[in-house]
Amino acid sequence: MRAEGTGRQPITLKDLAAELGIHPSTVSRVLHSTSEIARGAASSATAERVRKLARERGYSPDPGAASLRTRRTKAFGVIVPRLSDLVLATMYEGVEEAAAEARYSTFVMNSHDNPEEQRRKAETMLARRVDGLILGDIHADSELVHELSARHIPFVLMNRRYPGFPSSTCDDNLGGKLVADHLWDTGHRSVAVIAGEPYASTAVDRTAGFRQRWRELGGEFSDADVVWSRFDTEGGREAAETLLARRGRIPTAVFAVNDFAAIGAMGAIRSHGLTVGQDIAVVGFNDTSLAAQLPIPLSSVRSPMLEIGRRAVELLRRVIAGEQVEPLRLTPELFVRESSAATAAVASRNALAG
Amino acid sequence: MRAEGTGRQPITLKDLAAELGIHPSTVSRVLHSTSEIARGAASSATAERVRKLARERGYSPDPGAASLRTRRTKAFGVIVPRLSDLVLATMYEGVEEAAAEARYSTFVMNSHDNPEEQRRKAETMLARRVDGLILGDIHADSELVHELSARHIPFVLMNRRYPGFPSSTCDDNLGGKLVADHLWDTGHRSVAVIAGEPYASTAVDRTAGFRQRWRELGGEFSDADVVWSRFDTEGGREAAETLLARRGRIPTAVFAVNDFAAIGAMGAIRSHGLTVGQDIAVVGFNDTSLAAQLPIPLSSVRSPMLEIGRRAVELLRRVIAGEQVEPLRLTPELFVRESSAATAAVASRNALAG
DNA sequence: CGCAATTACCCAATCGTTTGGGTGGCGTGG
DNA sequence: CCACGCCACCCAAACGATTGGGTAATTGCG
Repeated sequence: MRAEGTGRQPITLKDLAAELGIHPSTVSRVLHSTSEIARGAASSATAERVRKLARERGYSPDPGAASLRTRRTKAFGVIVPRLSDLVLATMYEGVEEAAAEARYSTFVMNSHDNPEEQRRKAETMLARRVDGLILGDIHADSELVHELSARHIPFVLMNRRYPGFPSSTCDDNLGGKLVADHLWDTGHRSVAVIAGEPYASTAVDRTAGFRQRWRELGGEFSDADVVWSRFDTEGGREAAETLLARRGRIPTAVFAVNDFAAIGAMGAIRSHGLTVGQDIAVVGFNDTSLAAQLPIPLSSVRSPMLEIGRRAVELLRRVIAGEQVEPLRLTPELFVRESSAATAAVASRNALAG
Repeated sequence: MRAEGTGRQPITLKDLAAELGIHPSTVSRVLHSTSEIARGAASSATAERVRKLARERGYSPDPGAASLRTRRTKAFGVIVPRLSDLVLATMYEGVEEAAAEARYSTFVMNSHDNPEEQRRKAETMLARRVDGLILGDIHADSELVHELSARHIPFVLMNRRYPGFPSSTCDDNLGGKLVADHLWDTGHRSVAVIAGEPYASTAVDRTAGFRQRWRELGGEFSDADVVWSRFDTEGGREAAETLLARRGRIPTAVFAVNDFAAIGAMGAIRSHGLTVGQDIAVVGFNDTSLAAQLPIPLSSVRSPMLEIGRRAVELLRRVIAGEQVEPLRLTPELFVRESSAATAAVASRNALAG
């Protein structure tokens, strides 16, 4: 494949040109162009010789040199709250795939959902002269989007949306509705939402969708039935503790807007001597690979995480091309499992017994 | 902070020089050098003027241009099996942190533990002219390490080790021993290991450490007590099913070399009507943030994942500097929780009753 | 056979930085 | 008063690829 062998330094265009006795620019045109520009640059015989030698020598162009000239780096910057969040990591896999297919490289950095760090990382990537940014950590009150926009820097949002800017997200509102339908259909009438961080559109939209549909169905749902929390397991546990401490009005079902929060909630429920799926139904969101495999399999709304990442790349490419692009919301799907399969009739009876 | 304001194109050295009426090279020396070389390049008054203007204009050097000249990109390539593996994602966070502190950028790619893809991604990063590679996905029979070595490409291994090459890992062997001690002390005499993928040194070392200590303690342990598996939840479940299907010799304790495999095993155990921690003890590895928060909190060996990532960067920098570096093994620590806290006396009684 | 068009190239400038090697002018010691 | 040595700069050549603009030589057409 690569036959450099002894080569210390990478091969350059000039090396190839010298060996073939032709001018570097000719080599460049042959190698660089999509057979359109190549025609006219060299005879097909020469073109073949060039390509052959390039292959033999394992030539690969120096991207730094090329981007110096072309003013494009063929690289994107990606910023996420943290890659150790399975959801974002999976989206990033989609980003990487799609970017690679389009011959783009990606830098990724963690902002820890901290606006200042977010801005710092963005500047770092811009200092690297990336051609565009994919932001997976935008807050509802973000100033950064406006700044970047004012500076004409191409970017798209991923996972979380911000009105007026291009984004690739799940239809979180719909996701919340799916859960409301499901819990209503299984007979629940007293429910609560573990809502995640209020600065994330994912959390807000999922909660809003749920609330909206629940009320459409005739259910009661007040602000007191929403507990904001962190997105991780511990956050879910704490939120569930809050719910379980409510005198007299312990819900028969809990919707956590994130699988990890749901797992934490399951832990809290068990600590109180109650059984998930029997005494209290739990539904999560994202359907991460864990959900189906848990000791008590978790019902969850599957969001197309990989696809969200892939589409973010596509959108960004279109933004860079100067197109006007609309926000994209991909359709989620609910998977019902043991954690919420029983009907509420059973659930409430057991809750009384417990 | 950045005061470009209207600036369309980034500011260049030449821009600054023109505005100050001095030569670009002088600007470069002032900005670039660590006050050592700066001395002699310009008067301290000029130096101050330069720095001030650079700050005002929000100058940031073009890394492509700089690396074209210096032959260094100040970038590392990182290859991991998949970032959606929490363990590798966390290590990567450490890498990012440490790299940023040393003013390095990082590219990260997923190889899906596929040797061909691994090689492809490595070539992609080398085409990007990274200064070095951090490989988190090396197999026990890797040819890539030898190739890279022969090509004099600076690299270090992370998470998994390979004898004879620099690596930053957990002392997995010791981790296995800790688990053996713990299970032996709590009275278990019939144990099994869910061992992970045989091509990963992590899996092999943890299993070997366990086996070795178990036998030192006088325990019985044969090859039949080891089940190789994938590292994910589903793999753990399948492996546990295998163990639970063994006629007559169901173990009283299971050591899964990975938390996710452990979670899968917990699921399988529950499916068989047994209770984790009562009927069968389970211990995981890595102590991911999930472990302590699970409905039945999981005992786990904590590996310093963040630190492993940070140290990988440090090692790589030393390799690049031409130092001879030794493999590094960081010390793990066992955290005992409900999943394995009960003594085996209770466990085996219950198992009989069940 | 003459002229134009085409083919198959070459030339040189350019992108932004870095860096080895000058070079005037001033201060100082002998 | 002269020589020497700083000081504080400037100059120019890289690094590797791209690209607008040539230009000889060949071919085509009438």
